[in-house]
Amino acid sequence: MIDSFTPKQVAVALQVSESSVKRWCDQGAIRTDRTLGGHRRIPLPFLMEFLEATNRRLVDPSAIGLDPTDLVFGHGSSMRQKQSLVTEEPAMLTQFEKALLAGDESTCRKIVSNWFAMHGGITSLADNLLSAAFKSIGDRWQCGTVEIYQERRGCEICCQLIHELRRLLPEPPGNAPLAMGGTASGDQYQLPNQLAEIVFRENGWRTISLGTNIPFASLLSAARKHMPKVFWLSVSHIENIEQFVVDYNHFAKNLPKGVMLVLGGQALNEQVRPSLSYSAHCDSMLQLANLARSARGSLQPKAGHI
Amino acid sequence: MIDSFTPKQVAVALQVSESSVKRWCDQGAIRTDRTLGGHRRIPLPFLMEFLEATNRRLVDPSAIGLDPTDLVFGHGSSMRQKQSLVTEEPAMLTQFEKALLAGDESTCRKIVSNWFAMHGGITSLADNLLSAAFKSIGDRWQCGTVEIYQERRGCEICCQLIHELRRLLPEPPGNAPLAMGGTASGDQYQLPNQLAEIVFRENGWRTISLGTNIPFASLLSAARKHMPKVFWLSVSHIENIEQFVVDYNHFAKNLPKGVMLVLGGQALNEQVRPSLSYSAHCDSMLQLANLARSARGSLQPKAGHI
DNA sequence: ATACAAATGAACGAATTGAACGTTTTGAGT
DNA sequence: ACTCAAAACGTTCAATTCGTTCATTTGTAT
Repeated sequence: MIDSFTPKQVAVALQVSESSVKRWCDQGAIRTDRTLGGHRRIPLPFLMEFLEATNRRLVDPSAIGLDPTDLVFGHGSSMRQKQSLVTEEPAMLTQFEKALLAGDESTCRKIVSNWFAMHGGITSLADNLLSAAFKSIGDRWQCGTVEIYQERRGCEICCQLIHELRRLLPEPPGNAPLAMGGTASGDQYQLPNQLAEIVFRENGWRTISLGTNIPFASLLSAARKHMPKVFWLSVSHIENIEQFVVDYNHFAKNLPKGVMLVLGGQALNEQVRPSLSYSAHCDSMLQLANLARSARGSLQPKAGHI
Repeated sequence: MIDSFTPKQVAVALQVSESSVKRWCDQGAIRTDRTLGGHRRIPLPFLMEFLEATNRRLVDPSAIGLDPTDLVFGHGSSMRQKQSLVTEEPAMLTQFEKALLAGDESTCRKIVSNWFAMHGGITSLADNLLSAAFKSIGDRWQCGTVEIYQERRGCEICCQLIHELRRLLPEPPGNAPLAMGGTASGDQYQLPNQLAEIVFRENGWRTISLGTNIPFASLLSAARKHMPKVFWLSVSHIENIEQFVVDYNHFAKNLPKGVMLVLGGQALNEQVRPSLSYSAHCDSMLQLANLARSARGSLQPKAGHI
């Protein structure tokens, strides 16, 4: 996959004029590299940064090599006809779920990068594609029409893809606010935790993901050591509710002042939540993204000077 | 390791045309040596000089055998400090362990890509860097000088890096032999399983990683469905030995004929192994790589026609 | 509606880039 | 040492991009 693009390519992908792209580059709205001869080159991470900052979408992802073609029919023979790209969300979701269950990594990759490009961000990807797909797969599993290994293999694929996306995001600057988080003992679900991390990253935070299945004592220790501005806790599974509530509240109470505690996850239903004390709760990655944006702004009094 | 490159190699690594590289050489932008016959040779130091001067990075480091250190500078971060990386193995291991414990992802990335470049493969990386580091960290954890979250955060970082490496490997052709594997119920250790997968990939296999913590029944179901040539089982932790032995042997017995069962992992000590029936056991990724090579050759009777 | 400011998109000569091509050098095998 | 295919040489040339200017569209306050 190509790593950087010319203004013209970007212009086609965004469906704006080349002049505008060049101007945006020169204004600094799009960070830009230059060739030795002075030609502009726009690396993908910078483009993503711009998309996110301006809430834009790639109208034509194929212009920059994100190829949505033949998602329907796999690596076929010499198929001439480009099957009309499936770009409606429900159809993509169905295809994605199918590819996940089949273990078809490359198709999953295409759909994910396509979705990512079209919506310009990870938040929508997480809420509307990944979560939706696994929710549906989970339902099917309970019906017995899906094997455990299929669900798990799908997680593996998503884990890989998320790590690829994460690598595409620009490195956060050293003075960015710090978010830290993970899952507690007994919770092995990686995906939601990974997603939480890159949502923060996408919104300009430095992040430390502590991983899954970590005792509250060690979570606390990490928080005290690094003093993050936000601590996220992803809760997808609770083994022993009473124990969890006790341990959690002890953790929350001993968290240093100034650390904002954010909760999220399926397992936090109406029964559990009232027993917990926290700064914020998120039902979706969209909420988390909004929180990340506002917390970043409000808690950073150091107003930039340009 | 080679220390100077042709314009073509550099062109691929930078993802520009060969013409441009040649022109830059002639303009003096890249200092260049010449062979007696007049061919350009670009020593690594000169290339690095150029990258520094123009704030570039290698888009495809593998084109020049993956590259050492600070070429991997993120996008535009104006970090100038060159922290000279050591190149002797023991020192690198120490640095890596330190970086892992500190949660310093970018330093870990540098060391990993450096090691990968120097040894030209994942096998040595897995056995001599990653395994060694986590073994040492494990020891320190038992001594109480390392926190759980540090170890877990290190795993997260390695997981990310392995996925990045995996993405660098070429897609296996559709007719490549298939290897499949995972870990059984109760075993949550991802790293060894991931490493097993990319060792197969590196040696030209198609792979399906089923993930961790999967019941034997589902493993069996997956094997029957896809009929891999090799099934690997990574065993880093066993909760109940007797139960494991029973379930495992039932699994091994019912595995389709022609599927080679390969075992590996810390938890398979002298006590457990005699009770298990298997095709092969590997103490290291090197052994697994050798097995992958020989099994690939022997089981593919389709002799090339050249 | 009108006027004015700001942003967008088109046009143009000058400059850069990347592909093509015939010739020469390199490196591996005999 | 000799042979030969693969790769690199230097050069040319079409296509693309640069920076600039100017007409047009969009947004907003009078």
